[in-house]
Amino acid sequence: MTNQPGIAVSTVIFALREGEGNKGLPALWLPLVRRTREPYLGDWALPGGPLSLEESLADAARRHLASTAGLTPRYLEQLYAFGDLARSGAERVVSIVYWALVGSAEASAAQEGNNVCWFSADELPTLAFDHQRIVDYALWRLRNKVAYAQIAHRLLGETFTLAQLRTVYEAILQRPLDPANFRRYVLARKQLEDTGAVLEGVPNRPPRLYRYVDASREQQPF
Amino acid sequence: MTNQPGIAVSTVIFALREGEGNKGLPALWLPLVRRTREPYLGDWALPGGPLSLEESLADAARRHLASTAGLTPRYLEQLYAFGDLARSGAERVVSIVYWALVGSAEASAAQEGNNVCWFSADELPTLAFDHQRIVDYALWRLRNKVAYAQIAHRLLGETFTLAQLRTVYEAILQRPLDPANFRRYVLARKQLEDTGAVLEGVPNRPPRLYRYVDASREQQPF
DNA sequence: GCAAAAGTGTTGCGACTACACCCATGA
DNA sequence: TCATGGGTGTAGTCGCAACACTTTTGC
Repeated sequence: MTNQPGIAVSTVIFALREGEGNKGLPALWLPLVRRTREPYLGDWALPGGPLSLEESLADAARRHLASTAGLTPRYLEQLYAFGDLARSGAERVVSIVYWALVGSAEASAAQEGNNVCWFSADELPTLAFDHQRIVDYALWRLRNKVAYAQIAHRLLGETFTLAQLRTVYEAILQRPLDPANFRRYVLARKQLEDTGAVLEGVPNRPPRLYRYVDASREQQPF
Repeated sequence: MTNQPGIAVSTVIFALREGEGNKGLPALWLPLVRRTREPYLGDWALPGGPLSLEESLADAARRHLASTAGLTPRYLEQLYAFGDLARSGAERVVSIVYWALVGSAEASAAQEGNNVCWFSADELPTLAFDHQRIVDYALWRLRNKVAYAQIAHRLLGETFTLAQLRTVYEAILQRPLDPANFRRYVLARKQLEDTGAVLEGVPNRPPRLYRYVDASREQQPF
């Protein structure tokens, strides 16, 4: 191992911000950090940093989430390893990128400042390196995965109404969903449990609160 | 980048071998390399090696395919980056693993010997490192992807009959498929073109030969 | 003609879509 | 009682599975 590329771990972190999307829907937001050195000095980049010898890849991702934005992910999955020759300026770096979902309570409590700033996922500033391409891919994966896996609830809290869950789907998929059919769709997946409680303080019929239960195995062996 | 893990690129290479599976079906085979140094000296491992500074990840995978087994992949896709602490013995190595499909003509012409040997995918010897887990994951991905993407034909030649393509599916999915329904299924995908030619020298009605055409975009942006 | 595989027709079921409709609550 | 979203019913469409059936070849 005489002369090898460096290894970095970065993460695309998705959270939901209320009422910022089309027609008052929630929208996807993500935190970026401002670069404090060359190359791309002053540009915005994905949170991340070099992989140290004594931590696993996922641990490195989690550590950077906590240290830069004070976040703990509700969902974390490896996205891709980016290793093109020209992607990182003069020195060669292979970036192993993760993507994460954080809950709504935690996202709204997250610190800004400290060179960290949140942006709407479809109105990003100019990004450093190939990070725009990476975000595009992460968005593509998120939209794909939401269509077949039960992960959207991880952008909410512990309990949620079906209407809240539906607006998450609508924000991610960027199209309206029929409330009646959506209800049947998610309930048929057998991953939601009726808590018995209802949401109070709404000006109409109070909706039931549901909780996610992972009865079945995860799809991937990791 | 003072003290960082090393980077290796390895590949799980799948090919089809005729008449080796259940009931004379083809079966999935893959080439392994015998280790010539510690750790795991003498055990079988996935083809691969360290990533050098002047090649991209996919190029490194392709180079190892060519140099160890003399193969050119018909399909190559990144599988996963494995980076657990204890996976590589004393020194820390992150392996970026690809998986590949090679055509039948090329697979049967591939060199054995030279510390390279082909094995049936479900009767592997004891593998070095975490390579058994990697192969399991690659098999899982292959079986999943065959169910929704048109890639099985890449284990055959340029042209093929629908019956040949069906046996590929059957070998991968390990269950019989209805010939009538399979025909309609793949033709409905609009990715096969009738060459006009038929396969001669069979003891019954000669089947048409088809060719793959990629009318639509790839799913992933890479 | 017969065997065997290629290829076509037909039916039924299950999942999703569209949309009509009823229910429960606050104001 | 009305407006509003929660929640249920129902009919049509589409894709696929099952399987009967016809076609085309070698022997």
